Amino acid sequence: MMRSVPIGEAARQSGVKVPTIRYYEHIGLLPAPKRSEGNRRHYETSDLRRLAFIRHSRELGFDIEAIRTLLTLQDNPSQPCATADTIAQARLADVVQRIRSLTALKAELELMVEGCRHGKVGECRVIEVLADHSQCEHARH
Amino acid sequence: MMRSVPIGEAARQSGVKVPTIRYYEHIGLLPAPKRSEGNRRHYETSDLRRLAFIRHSRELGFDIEAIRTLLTLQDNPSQPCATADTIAQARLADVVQRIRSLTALKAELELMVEGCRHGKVGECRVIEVLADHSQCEHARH
DNA sequence: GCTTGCTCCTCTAGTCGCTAGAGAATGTAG
DNA sequence: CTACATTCTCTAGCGACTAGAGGAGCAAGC
Repeated sequence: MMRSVPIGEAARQSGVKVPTIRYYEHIGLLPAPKRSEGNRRHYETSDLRRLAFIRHSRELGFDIEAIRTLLTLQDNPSQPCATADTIAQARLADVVQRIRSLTALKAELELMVEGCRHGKVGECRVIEVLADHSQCEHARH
Repeated sequence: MMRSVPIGEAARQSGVKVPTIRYYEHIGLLPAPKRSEGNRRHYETSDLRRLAFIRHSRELGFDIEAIRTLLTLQDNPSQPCATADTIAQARLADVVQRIRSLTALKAELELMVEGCRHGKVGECRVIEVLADHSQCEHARH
């Protein structure tokens, strides 16, 4: 079993890019790992787990501050998980809201694109709608 | 009829904030308007129309470069509108993709939140799922 | 005239979450 | 021993604003 891996291998295993790993260390999200004689970072399994946690959280759209809190919670398993739940619920509400507004946008854009007769700009529905918001009545944004 | 309005009024009418209007001027998206004796900007109706166009485009999620192109097209009504159509279609494709990925996220987050038994962090489904990506099998992200 | 309070001016720096690049050192394969 | 890859630190840039400092202009009330 390999005890620790250099940053490039950590990047490969976690799917987080090398400069991003260093960035996470810099902002204190990931603890500074031990260094080799030649001053290179070497990551233990626990670091890789933490990195995977961060990556998954980022994929789910949590911001750095939320992840910082979630990591602190993970480090203290005996605490109540209300905070974690609240953070996840807030993120869910945000996602739901975003889907709603993007769905309205989609309808708007479809109308624009369908309405385009592929002629001159002067008669182009795309430009026309952009210039006149009141032409989007059915979807408020 | 009022010939021209100061920046605050332009902001009110367009829904674009004052510093943002100045920013748009700075990056060359909005032409520099005439100034009063006391060096204040005064906007004509044509500027307000352009500002509305920009605002609506931003609401629909077009980036500044796309808007720059769209505005140039609007200024040249005799050109074919293929470019405008392409830009709108690209934006639509992007929106559709985003909705797809957010919908997957939503499912993931719902599972997490529903699974939380509101006990201790050590048994919290939210934290658990974040730590172990393989627990999200049904929705790839 | 004078003061109060609002609007406006320019300029710089900060936000978020990275990403890119310079320039140097270290490690590894042939 | 020589390539070449990987790593190091550090600074600057991205997009689209936003915030704040420090000062000037302007309209209304006294």
